[in-house]
Amino acid sequence: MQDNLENIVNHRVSIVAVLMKRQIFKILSKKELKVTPDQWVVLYYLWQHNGLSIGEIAKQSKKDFANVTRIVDKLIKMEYLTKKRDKNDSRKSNVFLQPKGNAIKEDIQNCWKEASDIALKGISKIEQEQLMNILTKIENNILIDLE
Amino acid sequence: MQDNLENIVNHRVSIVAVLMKRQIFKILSKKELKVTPDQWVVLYYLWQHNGLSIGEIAKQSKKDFANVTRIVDKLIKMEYLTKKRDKNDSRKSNVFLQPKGNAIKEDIQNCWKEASDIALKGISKIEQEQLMNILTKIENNILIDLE
DNA sequence: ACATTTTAATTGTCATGACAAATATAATGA
DNA sequence: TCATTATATTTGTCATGACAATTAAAATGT
Repeated sequence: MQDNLENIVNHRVSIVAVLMKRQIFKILSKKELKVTPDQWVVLYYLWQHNGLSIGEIAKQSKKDFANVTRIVDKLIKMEYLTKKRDKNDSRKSNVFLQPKGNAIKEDIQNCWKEASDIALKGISKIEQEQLMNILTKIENNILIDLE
Repeated sequence: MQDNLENIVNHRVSIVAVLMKRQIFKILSKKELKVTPDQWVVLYYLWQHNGLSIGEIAKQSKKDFANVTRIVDKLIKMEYLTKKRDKNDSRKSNVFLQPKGNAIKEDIQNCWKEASDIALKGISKIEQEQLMNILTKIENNILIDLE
């Protein structure tokens, strides 16, 4: 049982995550969007709250500081974002959306929707809620252990 | 609803996958095991069936051919594996476990168990089964779409 | 038998994750 | 105030994923 990889949650979750990512790349290339899923995530938190610092984006997105720095820098180079030192605490960098960053919001949300529709085909609302609830529990378990 | 990232399955699954990976790295460093989770996965399929080809490992593990090549090469350099050209079809490379590759099996399975126990704390057997069933459905949905 | 197509593996490139080390600034304590 | 500590960001390195291009060998069609 336990020595069958297929029955180990961690492995199954990471397989599904990889497949989902692959699937999103497929949708991306079809739509000729030049923004990667991880870049979307950073954009998303800025759509929710423009001007977040690198650290705040990292914490909310559960990404590594270093990686957020690099993703943001790439998005700046692509002219989706800008970055300004915080006036009150010049260690911080606050990140702001550029017009281009706002303009693709809808396209990206459509991608998310398209990907979800495929993944969730034939899965009832009840099952979807079960899935989300269990994932939340797992997420919290790990966050507690990691802190 | 749908524009809240927290409610999008793809995103939630990938967050949980990242957290699980981070957690496994934590266990790894604690135990001073020098083998990464993705290297484990390759080892696993060889424990199940020694002598698989690169392509067979890729298919079973859902990894990219190119990436399996590199993971295997690294494990060869670390003396966990060896690789031999197939006699009947010399395009193929068959991969074989070395003693070192067999020796760490138990250590790695203990890591998997430890990680799962933390992730699944307080989650009932029934919920675990629900999770696995739903993940399987999602996996199949995506596999059908990708092929 | 030979040209074409398919398959298996490899190599290169870019994006990202984990992690360590470095840097700059702020906060704190003697 | 000055030294120490903490915080925010950045940079470097390695492992991996996605994807494209390449190479080598097999299979196929005529």
